[in-house]
Amino acid sequence: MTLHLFDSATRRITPLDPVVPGRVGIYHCGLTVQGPPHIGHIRKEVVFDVLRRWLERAGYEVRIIANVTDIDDKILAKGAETGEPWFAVAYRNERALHAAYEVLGCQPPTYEPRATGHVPEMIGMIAALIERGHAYPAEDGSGDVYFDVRSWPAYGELSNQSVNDMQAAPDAPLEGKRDPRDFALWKGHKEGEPESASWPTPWGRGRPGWHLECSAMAAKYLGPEFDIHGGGLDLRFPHHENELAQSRAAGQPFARIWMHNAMLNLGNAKMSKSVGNTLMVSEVVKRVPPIALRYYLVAAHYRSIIEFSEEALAEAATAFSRIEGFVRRAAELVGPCDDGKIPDAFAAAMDDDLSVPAALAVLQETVAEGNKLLGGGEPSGLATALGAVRAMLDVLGLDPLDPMWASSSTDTAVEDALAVLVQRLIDQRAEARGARDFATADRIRDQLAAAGVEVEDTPQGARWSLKEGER
RNA sequence: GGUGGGUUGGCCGAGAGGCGAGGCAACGGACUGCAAAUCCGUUUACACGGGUUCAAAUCCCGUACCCACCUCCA
Repeated sequence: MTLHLFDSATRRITPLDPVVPGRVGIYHCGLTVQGPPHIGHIRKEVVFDVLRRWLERAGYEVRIIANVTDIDDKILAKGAETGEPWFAVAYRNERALHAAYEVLGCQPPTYEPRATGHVPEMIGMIAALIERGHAYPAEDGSGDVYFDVRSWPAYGELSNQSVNDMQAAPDAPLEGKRDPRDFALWKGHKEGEPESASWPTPWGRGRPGWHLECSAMAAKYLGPEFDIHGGGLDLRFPHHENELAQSRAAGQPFARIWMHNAMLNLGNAKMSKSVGNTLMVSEVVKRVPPIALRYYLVAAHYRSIIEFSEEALAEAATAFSRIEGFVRRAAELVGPCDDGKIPDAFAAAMDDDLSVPAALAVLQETVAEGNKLLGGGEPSGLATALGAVRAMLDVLGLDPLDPMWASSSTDTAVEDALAVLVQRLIDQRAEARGARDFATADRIRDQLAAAGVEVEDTPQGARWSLKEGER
């Protein structure tokens, strides 16, 4: 079976049929870097990271382009408000975004083009659209250039809307527009805006409109037609609709499949800066290990809304620790087993529109079987189970043994010293237990627990681990 | 006003006409010196009202509530 995805444009499950066999080109909308990323933003990132890992498992060569839109009204406003240069605001948030990718185990995209670095490509596209009669410089001399929605009969095809039924923008003065739905490809420079935020064009100085950067950069790095275009569901209209219209109007077939992830809600509303109900990635990973946060975000189907709750997050952390516990205990007995085979049922679930919940059921059943073998002491079966579990976890970016999860603050010298000291206490406890001096044995265990070290007895002797959680 | 999506057991979360996904929690049992971990077992479902069908959580009609988009948004 090949991967099938739900295409939001046709609202059908569609088989992936790459433009170039063996290669998949994906564009997904990164971030307009007006603030640091919250966990809703990173959900999108995790979804596309899983897609990428699954495609690479299947042997595809994957090229992922994710934009950084580093100029827009809000970035300029924020700079004006804090007195910082606008580009400093954008860059700071871009770095926070990269830190969030990394802490959640998302592989970086193949390339992350910035809007401000692609003005010539945008100018070329605007010129082509004017030439073809689908765009026009504003008639009020503002230097704006608009896309002419009425000149493109297919407008609305992505979000299944008709221009005539759309609610008119509440206050929007028509400015130089022919139709209120026309959107800015290019915005003329305004009084008071920094000179550094404008570029020369045949239509005067100005800066990019919101949607054009994605059309221009997708074409540059993926070609006029590519396989998958993704992003959050809230981008479907107007952002993706406008991208599609301008690219097609410029003569490019554009994306074959549109893939949109559902939102992450908090308090019955989409997590967003304007509502103020945001949870920053950097904050949440202080409460729960990053890998557990990733598990929480991955575990629901990508097209289902996640209603965020602390309880559900904590539950996800517990559920994941069961999986992680198996992996660690099994690896101690039979070695890493990092070349395992993915069970067919798991693959079938993933091929069916990335049905991670069904795939996780397979994973958890394999863990349960593996746990039975752990007790039974049958190394070859255990190795097979561990290999399968690690292979499945790797697809989801959740393999706890992957070096990417090694804490960056870990100092190996400190760790070695700790291991020696803990082992000494564990040896003393074993001695006490051997002498049936359980009072002493329990006192040692309590002392270790008080220091955050958990001890458990297994047929192979005591093993220890650091308690997770509050850090 | 227009366009979509949703409402499943104590909780999370799949499924989409027959056969009770899976996890968390709870309870009972096994193992253990006691624990922990693990295993075995048990319990509670498909918003409401109609309809179609031999059979509906799943299809149709209606009602209620929730979410998203049509304005910046992952």
